[in-house]
Amino acid sequence: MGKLREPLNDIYGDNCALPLALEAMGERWSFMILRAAFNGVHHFEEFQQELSIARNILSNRLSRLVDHGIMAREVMAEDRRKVRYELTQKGIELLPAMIALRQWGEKWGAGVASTPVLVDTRDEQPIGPVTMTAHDGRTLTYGELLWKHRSELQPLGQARVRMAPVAAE
Amino acid sequence: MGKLREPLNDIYGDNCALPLALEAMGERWSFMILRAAFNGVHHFEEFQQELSIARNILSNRLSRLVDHGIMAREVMAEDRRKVRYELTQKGIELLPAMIALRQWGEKWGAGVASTPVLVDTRDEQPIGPVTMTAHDGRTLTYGELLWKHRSELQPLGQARVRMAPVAAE
DNA sequence: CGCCTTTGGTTGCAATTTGCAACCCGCTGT
DNA sequence: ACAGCGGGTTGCAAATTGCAACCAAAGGCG
Repeated sequence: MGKLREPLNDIYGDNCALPLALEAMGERWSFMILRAAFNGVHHFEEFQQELSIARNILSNRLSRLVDHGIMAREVMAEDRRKVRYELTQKGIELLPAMIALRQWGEKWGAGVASTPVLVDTRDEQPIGPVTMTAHDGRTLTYGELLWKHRSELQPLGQARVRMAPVAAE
Repeated sequence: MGKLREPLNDIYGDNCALPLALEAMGERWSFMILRAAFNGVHHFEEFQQELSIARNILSNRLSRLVDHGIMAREVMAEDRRKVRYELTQKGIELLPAMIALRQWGEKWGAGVASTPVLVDTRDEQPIGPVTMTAHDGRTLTYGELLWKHRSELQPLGQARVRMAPVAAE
């Protein structure tokens, strides 16, 4: 493979984790494959039909996702022709990013109603927006945020605030 | 331009907003440009130096972002050589998606510490993880979620729950 | 066992995109 | 008038994408 398209994390490496994430997911199809996977798609032909993606590209992308540890590839025992692609924990944790993107698309695209919908098991109501939270769990709006250089961070004041159960998995 | 790379939303259109979002942001550089913009970068040369991106590509990407209403392009009055690129509200609202991606990269990349850091103006502490919330504002974990087809949604029960101040802007 | 089918890929090739470098052009400052 | 800056465009080579055809290891079956 090439050196023309130099990996983003080679360029920006230690400065920011975004390029690193993009190296794995920053392609047109990666999120679509992820979405299909979340929707219960597990096999090559299923992905191919769901997404109308070229077979060689699909092959390439699945390999890449596997290489990045986002999906796991397993040859099935009972029928060794079949290969099962499954999201790993690392892949599952891309859900907030994917949903955030989807919600943004819903809000700003001309009234697209995505299906299927993610609902709360408690009451089967659709979930709310993906939000940014403070270290104590409060939901933060853009206006309450500030960029700080890593060097000028406040040391965490003595346990004035207790860490909220800030779930992620 | 071509018909080889058919727009994702042409294919999946009304089914899901994700392809629509990806049509605008699903390229290697888009999120990097967005990141720079959030970091206060406004001018062509600044982007170019920050990102080490080829000038023609940068030009193309900025145009695309402007076309999609994510950034606004304004020729500056006091020096008509200069052009100022600014995030629109639509662009600003990509922040949760970008942060989610970055946090994912931080968690799963080999200990990359992103700079600058987004902090809560209240106490200048770094923000917590981007989370999915229920319609009532509760933070949801992956295990509390379920995919439902749009047709089998529960009608919202009589005001048993009050809508939480589910901030977004 | 031979032969067909399914599954998950490769391969060959043309069209498109990316990236580097050089060039361009309308301001501004002097 | 003229050098230099800001923000691009252009030409070309290398890489990626996509279509369509081909391939091959299992399984099914008469």
